[in-house]
Amino acid sequence: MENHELRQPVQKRAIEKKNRIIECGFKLMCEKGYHNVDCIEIAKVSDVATGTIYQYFKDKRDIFLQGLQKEASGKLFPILEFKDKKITKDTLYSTIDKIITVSIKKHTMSQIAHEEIMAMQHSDSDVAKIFEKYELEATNVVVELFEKNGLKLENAYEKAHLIIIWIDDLCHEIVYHKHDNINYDKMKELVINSIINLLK
Amino acid sequence: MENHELRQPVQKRAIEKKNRIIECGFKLMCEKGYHNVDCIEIAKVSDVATGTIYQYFKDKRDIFLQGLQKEASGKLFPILEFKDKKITKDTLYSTIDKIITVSIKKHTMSQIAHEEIMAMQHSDSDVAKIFEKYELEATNVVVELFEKNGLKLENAYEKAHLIIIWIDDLCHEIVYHKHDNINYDKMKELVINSIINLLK
Amino acid sequence: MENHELRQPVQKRAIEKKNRIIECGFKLMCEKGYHNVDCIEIAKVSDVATGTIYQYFKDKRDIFLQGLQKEASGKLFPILEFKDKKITKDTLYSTIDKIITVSIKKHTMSQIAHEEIMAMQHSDSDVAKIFEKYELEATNVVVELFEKNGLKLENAYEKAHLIIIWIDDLCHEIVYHKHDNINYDKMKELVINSIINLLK
Amino acid sequence: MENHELRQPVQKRAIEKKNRIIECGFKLMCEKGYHNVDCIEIAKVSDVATGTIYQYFKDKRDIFLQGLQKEASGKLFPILEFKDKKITKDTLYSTIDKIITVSIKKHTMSQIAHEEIMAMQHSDSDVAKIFEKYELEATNVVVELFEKNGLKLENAYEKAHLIIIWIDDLCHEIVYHKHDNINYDKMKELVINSIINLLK
DNA sequence: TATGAATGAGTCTTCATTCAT
DNA sequence: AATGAATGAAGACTCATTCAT
Repeated sequence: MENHELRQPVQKRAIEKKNRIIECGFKLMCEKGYHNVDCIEIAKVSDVATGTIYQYFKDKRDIFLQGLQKEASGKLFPILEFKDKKITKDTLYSTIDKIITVSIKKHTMSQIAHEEIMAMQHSDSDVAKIFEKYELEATNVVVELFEKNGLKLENAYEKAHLIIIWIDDLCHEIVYHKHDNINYDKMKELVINSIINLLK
Repeated sequence: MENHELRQPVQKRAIEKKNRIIECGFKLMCEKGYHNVDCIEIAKVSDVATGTIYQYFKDKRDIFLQGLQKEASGKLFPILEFKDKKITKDTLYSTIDKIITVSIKKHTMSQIAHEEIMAMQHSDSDVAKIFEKYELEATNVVVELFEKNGLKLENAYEKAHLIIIWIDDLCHEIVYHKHDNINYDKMKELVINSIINLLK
Repeated sequence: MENHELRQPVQKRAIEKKNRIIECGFKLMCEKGYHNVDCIEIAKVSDVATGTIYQYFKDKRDIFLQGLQKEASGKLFPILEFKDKKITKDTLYSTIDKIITVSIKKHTMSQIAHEEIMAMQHSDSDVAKIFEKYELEATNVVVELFEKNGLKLENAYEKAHLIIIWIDDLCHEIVYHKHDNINYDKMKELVINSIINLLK
Repeated sequence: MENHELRQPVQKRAIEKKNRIIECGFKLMCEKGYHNVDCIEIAKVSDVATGTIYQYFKDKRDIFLQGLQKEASGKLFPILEFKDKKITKDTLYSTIDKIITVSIKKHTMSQIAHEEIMAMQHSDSDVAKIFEKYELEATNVVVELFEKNGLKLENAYEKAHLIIIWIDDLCHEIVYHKHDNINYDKMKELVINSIINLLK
């Protein structure tokens, strides 16, 4: 009944083990939905014993939370990678295009995660907090990105936020490709032009 | 053993009862998340016995599905209400503004529903099917809407789809209002102008 | 909460209704097993409302019990029909053959009933009592039958009982016909001859 | 969600536990009837948690099925034990007598089991399959038994089958001893003589 | 009398978490 | 530190029985 402290892994192998649990566990949860994955599966896929999970994590939710912290920035907000990119007017279209291409690559996983996370925000304020933190960070990065490149940006935060959302949604549409009557290349073109328009 | 067919309520009181289960059940599921509501709670809130639920619904999931069918189109795609609206160039901005206002109202009522449903698409193909059906319908309505009003629309479906998504996202942002450094009125203005731009 | 008395049907239509419930209910229980039939099915097949059942029967078990009383003698012990048959040495074989033929006809239903009843005896002493009563009666009938026909029968009750059992089992084998390597006509012949032997 | 495979116990204690569940569970089901035992009771009597049952068994029915496989052959067909017995004409009567004695002993332990199983055959084809398998095996053993001992057996399978059934029924009668007017020793004598007659 | 919708106690089954090894 | 068998509370669902109409 004693309240065991969570162990902080120090040995290299132990650290690897913890990371594997976060990676595999968070991936599974994002792919299948939090409630559709059980701890036995996480343990199996992570190649650890079920008991080991509870040495590093308080509970199942803790895996998700730590996964969110660790994996989310790269996967949920790939735009962060473009932090230090140089942009000119001539390269604007192609840069946005590139951002979209990278985002799509990350997206297959991230969109489900995204929705799962959105849904979880309401029952779990910790999830909400972490997600907002990254969202804010991404907005800031975009603002800085365009400032650094000398782009005049009235209402910079509003625009940055919209850009992030629009790219994210576009990726979602392209990745899921649900509607046969929609030309997704054309849609991408429309989005890029709308973004450029926003930046004028 | 006997595979009892689900009862189709005919009496007024029975119909009310079934509707109450859909309403209360779907509402609860949307508010708290599908997995955070159990059938006992649904029964209690709907003021019926647990057994009664299973007279009208195959299982818990069936309540969600029927709720989705019955409640969702209005809540998820309020744009459908504007089907027969007259628009001119002069009223374009204000019409879009009105659509956004209505959408926000609906969104406020069903924010979580929206995300819960989005999240469930991936683990439940029936949910996905229903959602896609409404999405398609909404796109068609928007296309018709602008056609009827003589707006020239190359790539009509792509644009209609983007408009729906952008409005939806905007509403989401406004309703959640998470970031203090963002002026959501300005953001709305930007979105409306982007939409108008798209229609040029 | 009042303990309603069971109604004794007096009107012709009501009597028919009660009989229909016994017949259909008992038949279903014997065919599918007591626990694999529910009251809604019994009501449906009997073409009455579920509530009606409880006007004439204390509970589900009561239907079975009354079915046993009413249907059992004919179906479980078809030999009773041969009570007043004339037999001579010359007609002995053919009479037994006839008994077997009739028994087989009744058997499709009765064997499952038989086993269900046997199984229920242990958890239900009323079932046991009724069954034993009929078993005894059948034995007595067989004893009388052979006595009346002047057949010398030392250990008459033992033999009568064996005859009943053997015929019953034979019917079961023939009706179920499970084993391809067994010639059931030959088996019947063997049984008849064994019975005749027993009577010598 | 995950379809966890059933665990195959390897540790001694786990094997004991699984066996205890089969033994206690099957015993209870046989004694009280399949439907009159619930998993909580099985768990309690087996001295395990309810969850443990589902580590080794797919469901409640699976306990019964495995019990049938493991426990039943000996109990339902004790004749199998006499596989390698030597018999001569002189020992024929006493051998059959011995078979009956052993069968009665086993029968006493498993009377209800027997009937429960018989009754379940009709609603459960897996039970039927297992039962038929043993029935066939028993028939083959009897055929071999008499062949090995040089007994001429026309219609060997039919006779073997009858012998098995007759012994089984006799045991049943003796164990239940329901009818006061029947001399069960005499009945046994009659059966043995009928069997010997069959073998002539 | 008859109806059949409604009831809710009773079951089976799952799965996050613990703990003896 | 690690294991994975064991736990049991919690949840979905069934069905004999009741009762308002």
